[in-house]
Amino acid sequence: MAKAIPSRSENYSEWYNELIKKADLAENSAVRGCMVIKPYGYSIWEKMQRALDDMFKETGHSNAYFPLFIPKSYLSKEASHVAGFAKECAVVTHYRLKNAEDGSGIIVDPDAKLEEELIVRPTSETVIWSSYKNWIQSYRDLPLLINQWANVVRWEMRTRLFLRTAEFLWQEGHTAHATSEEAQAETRQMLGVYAQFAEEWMAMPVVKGAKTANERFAGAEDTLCIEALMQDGKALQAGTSHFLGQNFAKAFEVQFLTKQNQLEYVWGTSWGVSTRLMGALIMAHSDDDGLVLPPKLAPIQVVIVPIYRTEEQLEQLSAKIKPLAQELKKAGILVKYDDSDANKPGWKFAEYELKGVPVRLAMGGRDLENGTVEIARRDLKTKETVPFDGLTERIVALLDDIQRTIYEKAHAFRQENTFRVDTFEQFQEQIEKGGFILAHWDGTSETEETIKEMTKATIRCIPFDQEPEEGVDVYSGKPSRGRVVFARAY
RNA sequence: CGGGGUGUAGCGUAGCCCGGUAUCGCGCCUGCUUUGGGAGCAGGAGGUCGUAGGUUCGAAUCCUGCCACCCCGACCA
Repeated sequence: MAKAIPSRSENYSEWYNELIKKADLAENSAVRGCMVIKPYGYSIWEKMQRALDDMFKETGHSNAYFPLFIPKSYLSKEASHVAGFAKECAVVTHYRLKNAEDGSGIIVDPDAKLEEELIVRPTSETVIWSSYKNWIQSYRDLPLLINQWANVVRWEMRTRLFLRTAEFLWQEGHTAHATSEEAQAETRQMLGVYAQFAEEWMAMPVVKGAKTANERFAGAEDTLCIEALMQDGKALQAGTSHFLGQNFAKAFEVQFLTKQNQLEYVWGTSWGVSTRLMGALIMAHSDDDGLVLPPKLAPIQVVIVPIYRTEEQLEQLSAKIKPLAQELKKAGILVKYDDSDANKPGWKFAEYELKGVPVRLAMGGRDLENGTVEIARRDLKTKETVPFDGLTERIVALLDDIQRTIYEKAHAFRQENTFRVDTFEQFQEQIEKGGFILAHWDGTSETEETIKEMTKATIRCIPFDQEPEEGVDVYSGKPSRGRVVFARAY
């Protein structure tokens, strides 16, 4: 049997692209830099959306929707914000087409030039804060806790399926608060929600921490993030949560009256995760046989494949399998009975492995005679023959076990690939091998920049749960009060 | 935007250096045998060789322009 996809160890990029194609997740569009998410890929994203949305609701947030277009003047109101995004904006300049005089086709009508250009949102802070100005008058209007599910456009030079595309789907939360402390607590809380989602749903361990000033979101006072380690040893920023201070409130004149009748600017946060999480999910768990999905996010959790020669045998099998499928559904399990005659069992086995279906049941004549079924788990690639009776309980427990095992495997991988490094020679040597490097940093942008230029490694974050430790910067030798996470990143 | 590469059937490719009307595999269709790890055999359908021009008796092949895509940098969720 030929390998369906290239090996991870030989060419990680090629493996990643082929896996996405073979698992039917997405493809590059002919539209520049854009991606088509195919139905199977989208069904995974939908499960992510639903879980995240529930978590946002539980923490008191409401969904709303704001315009796709941002007048150019809005974007320029917050100086560092516009500086950060100016180089990657798509701009609408005209509102009409017409037939060319010479019959050569459709052209942009030069008479239909917009007085003020519209920017296709790269993020929605500006357009949302322009609304908040009208929504917030009093301390009674606060906190304002809004989330938006939307698409945004960033004109990237080079794109990569799910990780970086010109247009992407995401969720952006935008909140306003009466005090700095409350806004900072919100920033922390939402980072916690992201970390919980990554670990409990995606089975992907993450490091929580703060970005350095260099890596901070344009317009934020503080940027918190979760960072995950991919199987090729590179880091992936999986989510960010920003404390905006009063920057946007001041830019958009959003003030409120306190209980003491004082006029004050509100404090803001914003936070987001995107379809990039799909890329993270793929790179965190998958192997050379295809996708490995944590049961909680698998659109199909159990697939049942009948093995038969004749129509009569298929009918006999279906008579046992269909009630079983019903029983599994009642237990809340997403089950698919693939009795299609288009492909043979071996083909189906390989296909569902590519798609990451956590559990496969196979039943044939032998099983009918013995009252058994073959049960295979995707994560460990093991299979065993078990009694047909009591299957539902067994599968419920198995799905839990797979969810946990996948997490533990990813966690062990990260432990094995996290290194404490104290000399720059070690640093340079280790960075070539990949992984997270815990090293002392003197806190200056200059050192951070120099290390980046020399090694392509960036400070992924200043981790929260780190014992304070006196030391000296791995490059400059200047004093440091703690280690930060360095890595090469996507 | 720099550097490199590739465009040949639905997909992946050979042929190009050295010009003579396109190779192979997957997939698809038909039939028979198969079905517990991506089936076998036989037959069949499918191609403006990215595009526009040039050289030539003759161009997938040589020359020029254009377009698209991929990889490596800079930029970034």
